[in-house]
Amino acid sequence: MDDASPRPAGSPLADLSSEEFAIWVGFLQTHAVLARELDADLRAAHGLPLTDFEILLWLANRPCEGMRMAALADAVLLSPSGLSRAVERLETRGLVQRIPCAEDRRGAYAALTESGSDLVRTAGATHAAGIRRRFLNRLTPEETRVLTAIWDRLLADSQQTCNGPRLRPSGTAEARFGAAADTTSRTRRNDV
Amino acid sequence: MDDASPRPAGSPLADLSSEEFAIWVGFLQTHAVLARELDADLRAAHGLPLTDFEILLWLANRPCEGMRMAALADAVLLSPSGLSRAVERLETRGLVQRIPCAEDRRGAYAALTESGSDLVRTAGATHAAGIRRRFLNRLTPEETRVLTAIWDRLLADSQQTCNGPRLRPSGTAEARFGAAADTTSRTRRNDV
DNA sequence: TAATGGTATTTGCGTGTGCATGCAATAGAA
DNA sequence: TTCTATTGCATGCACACGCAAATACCATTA
Repeated sequence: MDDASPRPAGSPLADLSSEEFAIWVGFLQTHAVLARELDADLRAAHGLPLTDFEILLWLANRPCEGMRMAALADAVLLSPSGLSRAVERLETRGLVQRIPCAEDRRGAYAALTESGSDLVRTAGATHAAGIRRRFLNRLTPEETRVLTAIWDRLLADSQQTCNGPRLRPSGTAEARFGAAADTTSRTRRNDV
Repeated sequence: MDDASPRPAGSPLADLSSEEFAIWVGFLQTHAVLARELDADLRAAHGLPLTDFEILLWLANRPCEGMRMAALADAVLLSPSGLSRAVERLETRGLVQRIPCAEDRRGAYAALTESGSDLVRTAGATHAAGIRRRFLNRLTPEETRVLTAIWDRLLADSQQTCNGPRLRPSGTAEARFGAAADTTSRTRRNDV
């Protein structure tokens, strides 16, 4: 180590105690590390970035009908334009197909193709193993309970308590995943 | 809700139990939500993106001498090129100055200017308040203990256990922050 | 000293993303 | 019906980022 003390008095974040600060930084760094590693895993094994995999993963839950573009954008926390291009990428790779929406001819569904279905299955094994190895296996049962409670609480009322944009529908993480197909609420945005 | 069950049997991540899956998704979504919200806070209040603020924050710990570019890149998890341009941005805004390194004339220090120091102080108050309000205040003491333990464990041995790239130096989050000034190890990368 | 190899940083280029905008389609009111 | 407002998605543009190559500078060896 060197002479630099971690957060000298007078640090811009001096409002936070050392422990508080450590929790926040740890959260950020843990996420950064895990996301990078898992992304690298998927790219190496299947040439598939994590973001693209997550799109396929959501679609895999609705094999037949697919998902509306806006709902999918909400699901993967991407802007509509970002999703539009992502689906375009996946479409040129033959993993996803756009299906025009009969009920509303402005709209479109994104659905897995056969090969997309295959890829998400094999890549899913890689990904699940990575999540286990790098994250889940290192948690005690007690810790998993605590984490579940924290995520649910923070995500559930992120909109009421924080006057901010309503980012995700409420509910447990389990319920949130897979529940966005019909709630086509355009409420997520990076708005300032 | 609709007909779509969250993760039907046969889901690509069926290797993971529902609870396991929920923990992982909750982690991702919580991070995404908080990062977006805090970024929006900083942009709205000070026109400063979160990434840029983090650079200033690290520099604020070494007010006089500044930090070497490579060390700073390691600290904020940016590639050398990414950091080079980020510092360039901040330099044109007058928040940071590059100081050529006397001992090694290839190198350069980045250091806060007067106005950069002012901005990081006021922005730090905003940021600390946001972290408190959106995150820390919603954790019980028990939960903060658990989180600290988890982050330390995962970050400490992310390199040994996971044969992956060594992403950050070991130690507590507190120690990690502020300790990277001299360890100019170029070890972080998005490598495939 | 000259040659060689390594290191710190910057720059060229490709890619992914968001915002603003445009187009087509729907919904509702007159 | 027709006019207006809104919605779903795609596209132009700008920007941030990473990788690879270039540049400038050590450091070691002969």
